[in-house]
Amino acid sequence: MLNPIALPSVALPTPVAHRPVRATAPVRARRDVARCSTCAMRQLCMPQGLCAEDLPKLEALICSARTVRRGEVLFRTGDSFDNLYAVRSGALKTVMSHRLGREQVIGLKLAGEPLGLDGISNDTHACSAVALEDSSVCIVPYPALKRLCREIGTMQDRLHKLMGEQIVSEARQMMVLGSQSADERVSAFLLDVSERNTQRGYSSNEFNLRMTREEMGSYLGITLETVSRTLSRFQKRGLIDIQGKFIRIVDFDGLRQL
Amino acid sequence: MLNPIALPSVALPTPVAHRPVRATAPVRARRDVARCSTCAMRQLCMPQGLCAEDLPKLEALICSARTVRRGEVLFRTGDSFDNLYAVRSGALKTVMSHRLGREQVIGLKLAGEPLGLDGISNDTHACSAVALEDSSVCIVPYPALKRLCREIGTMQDRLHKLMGEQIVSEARQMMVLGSQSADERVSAFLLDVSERNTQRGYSSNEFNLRMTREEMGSYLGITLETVSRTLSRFQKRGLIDIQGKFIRIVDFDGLRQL
DNA sequence: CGCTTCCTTGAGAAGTCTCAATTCGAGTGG
DNA sequence: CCACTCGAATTGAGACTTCTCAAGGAAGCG
Repeated sequence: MLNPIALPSVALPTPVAHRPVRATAPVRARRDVARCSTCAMRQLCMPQGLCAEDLPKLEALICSARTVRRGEVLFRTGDSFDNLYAVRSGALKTVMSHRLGREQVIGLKLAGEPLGLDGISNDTHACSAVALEDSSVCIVPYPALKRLCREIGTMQDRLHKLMGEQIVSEARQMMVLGSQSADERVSAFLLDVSERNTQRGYSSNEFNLRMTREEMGSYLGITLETVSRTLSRFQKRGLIDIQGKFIRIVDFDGLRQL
Repeated sequence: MLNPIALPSVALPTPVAHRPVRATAPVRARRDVARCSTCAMRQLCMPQGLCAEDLPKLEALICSARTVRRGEVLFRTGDSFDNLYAVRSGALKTVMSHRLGREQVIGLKLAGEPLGLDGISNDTHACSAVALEDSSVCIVPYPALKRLCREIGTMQDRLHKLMGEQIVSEARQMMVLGSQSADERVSAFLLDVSERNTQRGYSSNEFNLRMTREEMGSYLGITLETVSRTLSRFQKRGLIDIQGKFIRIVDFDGLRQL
């Protein structure tokens, strides 16, 4: 209930432990952070300067958390935009659909990451968000957040940076989609997830990709067969170790040099 | 000097005339708006509710405009982020480079559109911005803008919406790059530029694409040859009329139905 | 334990890229 | 004013990556 806007901030060096969600959950962080028992993500979420006096205001704002079961939709394209969300545990995908049927995965949101920013421009969500596994999200009412941002400068900065990060990460993904080969796309994706895991204090080299091959393919602009073939090839070359959705990265440099 | 953050807002119905920049400049708007002589984009830039009492504060904020000559760089990847910009006339591209040499066009910014939001996340620009023709931009110091956003709610809304729009438009481009054929990409691009022209009060069916075939290709994730072939094919089918960079859309529905 | 969904792998088809040769056009200097 | 030059655009032909279609196998779930 406590965590506000989540931020997988590069500026925050402290990894945060997180309750494994399932048998196949990511391995624990190198350090276990006991002080964050009620809200494992506090470290990640809080603007540094805010904790002392302004924390209560922020906590008052987060009125609730919500559980989203695997396959369940948190919000749908066209829904009115009322809240931002912070993924508290689990993982969701955001998807956009073109014309009837044609759907593309736009983003993968892991624990600690913000969700729903696509609704701000229009007061209407441009994407849908679907849980890839049983997840929980914090609900942050946007009007109240706006008010808070006008009171507290660090909160304003935080929100701006969250939006800015989404802009940059989408731009990077545009680069992947616009100019890279299948090998490079898959490799970039694995390294990206690995990096985000590191930031959240999980293992950087082993993780459970919650997406199906089809979802990965959609996100990467290739077909599921190409994803599968590429992963197999990576394994043969000794770059990774795959077991269905569970991935271990064996040779980081090899992946980077594709 | 007067225009603040520019917004090509759908909510603003009034087209705005703009001084043609060159011989090949876009045709004039259907209506000529005389009252905006000093700042042709005032209509586009102003949050509706703001004009009355808060306008002076906003004007004080925009300390200067800058001219950027064709080919000149406004900011570069890695530059420290101090200002947002609003394209006042002309057009710029934003580009990101991968590894040495490999560069991709991330966005096309037309008059009335904001620029530089990619710097917010990092205090460092993630993209470079290069003028496609002689252009001028308004400079909006970001720290001052932040302050203003905390004072004035409509200004805050405006900035949020600008960022939200960029997030959504990048997501749409990801969809184009991720799942569409060359024909669809080119068609989507032409229709997008046409739509943005309409919003700014220019002709929707005739315009000068300032980009080279190579830049278009980079933006669309295809090669310059494919762009050229596709445009030629469109012309043969009577969908468009091309004369180098000058484009006239003949059959909107035909393009949409690709 | 059976069903459904997901994944893997193969083979041929298709779209786009690469390389190359011309042509076009704008800007420059004689 | 015209010829020249250099970058940009067009077009062709062959190569290559990825897609499509198809079949079989693995795995998760009730």
